[in-house]
Amino acid sequence: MPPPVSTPPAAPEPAFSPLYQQIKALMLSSLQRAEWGPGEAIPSEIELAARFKVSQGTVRKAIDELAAENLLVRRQGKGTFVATHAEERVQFRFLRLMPDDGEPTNMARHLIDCKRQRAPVEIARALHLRASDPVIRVRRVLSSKGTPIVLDDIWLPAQLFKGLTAQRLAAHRGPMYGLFEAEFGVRMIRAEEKIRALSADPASAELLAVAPGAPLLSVERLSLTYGDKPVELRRGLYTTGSHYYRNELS
Amino acid sequence: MPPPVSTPPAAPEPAFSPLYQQIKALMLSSLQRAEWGPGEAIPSEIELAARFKVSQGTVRKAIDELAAENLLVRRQGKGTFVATHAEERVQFRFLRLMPDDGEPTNMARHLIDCKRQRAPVEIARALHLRASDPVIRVRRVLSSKGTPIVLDDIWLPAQLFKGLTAQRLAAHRGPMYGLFEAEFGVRMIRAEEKIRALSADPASAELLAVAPGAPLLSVERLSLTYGDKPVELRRGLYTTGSHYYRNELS
DNA sequence: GAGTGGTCTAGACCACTGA
DNA sequence: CAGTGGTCTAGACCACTCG
Repeated sequence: MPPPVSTPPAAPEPAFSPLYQQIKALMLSSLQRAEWGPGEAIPSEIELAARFKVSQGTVRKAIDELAAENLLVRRQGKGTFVATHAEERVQFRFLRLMPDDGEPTNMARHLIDCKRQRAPVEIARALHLRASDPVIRVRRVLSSKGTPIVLDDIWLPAQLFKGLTAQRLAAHRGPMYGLFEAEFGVRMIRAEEKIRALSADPASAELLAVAPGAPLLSVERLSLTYGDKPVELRRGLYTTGSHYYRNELS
Repeated sequence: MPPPVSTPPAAPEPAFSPLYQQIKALMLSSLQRAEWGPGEAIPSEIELAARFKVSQGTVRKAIDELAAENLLVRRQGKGTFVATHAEERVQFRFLRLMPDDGEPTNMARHLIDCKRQRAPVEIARALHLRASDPVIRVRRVLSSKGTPIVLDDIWLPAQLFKGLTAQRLAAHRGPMYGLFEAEFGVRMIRAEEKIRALSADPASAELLAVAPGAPLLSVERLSLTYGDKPVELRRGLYTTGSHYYRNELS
């Protein structure tokens, strides 16, 4: 009965916001503040309804949207959980490279180097850093059945990833985003990719064991966390002789 | 041997289906049977609730899912409408090629040819046709500011597209899927794409005005209609010197 | 103002999980 | 069994569109 939250009346355009959107925003901030950590269960719908002084249906709609955005995962009979990158299910959303035949297989990782340096201008701009802010650059090769398939060139704001070293990377099992989330509290929410075809430069060709000039898929990924803050720029070169990048349009 | 009579074969569970899912299935069949045509308004929620003898909330949930799948479009105050490809909004979902700078621009179309022929085996298999079933093959070039960017090679089941000719294609304004929908009652629902990098063969290179061997993006798209029935196989070759294929991961 | 979709509530009941 | 999410209902009211 009591409409709990109101909007400032002075604005000419009050920008009506439904209650469930306000609840969603509150829950989002709980996620961002890590009040609920990755993999943990959040309070039950009834409990949240009581906390926010709204009906269960209203928090339900807020949770529905957060689940649709892959920030939460509902499990009937068990509860609602904060999504985590340390899960089989989640990795597939970001693993777009598929072998021509057969199931996607975990690829062997080979670290080339991991260095701290100053951000080149284009990198700095993409990551919303000041020019020459410190960044960590990671390069690696992914191989399938002994054949190199992917050459990754990864740029991370050093300030967010203090203490990231080659050892930490090499020692870690599981997806890289899982490491980011568990060790640095940086959770990747969504990403934008720009895909091009280009010819292999000599250095990349050698690392990928292809002829110089061979066609490669260039996948430039900008990963974003809460509030659309960029946290990673990754440029992958894929050989597409025996693999393809899959996409679904709907 | 005739199969055993009247015994449900080892179904593990009766597969509980919520009411709103059943309503959704009924509405889906209304869409498939074109009881409601593209662009038209469907009956109001209250009317549908009465027709199906359920509450408004239940049909609402069914509509919600159909809208989430882009089959319906809700417009507050006006009604709920059958999605159509003859809309600005919809085209952008399938237009993944973006210029490096500036907004996406409508590209000029140049038809190369449109021929009826027998389906090669790989095409037939992808389209779920019998080998050597008749297909219509369309080839065209898309240009931006006078520069060829895309070379499309499109295969359509002739049975579904009776009467499709070069003239019809050339005369048509707007998106090709709009033509399919309006003239042939074939509505594309979703599509799967396989993306690779390859070197331009001499013929394609000439049509795209690039050097033979230049790297090109190969985008193989299988378009599906209701019931995941394949209705189009399209192989596009994109030059990515001034454009890129954009993708969003979430 | 009438008609549409959108929000919110309160309550009942169902399906699933795990102790 | 208790506790969770999932479904369904009926009704009230709000926001938007258009004549």
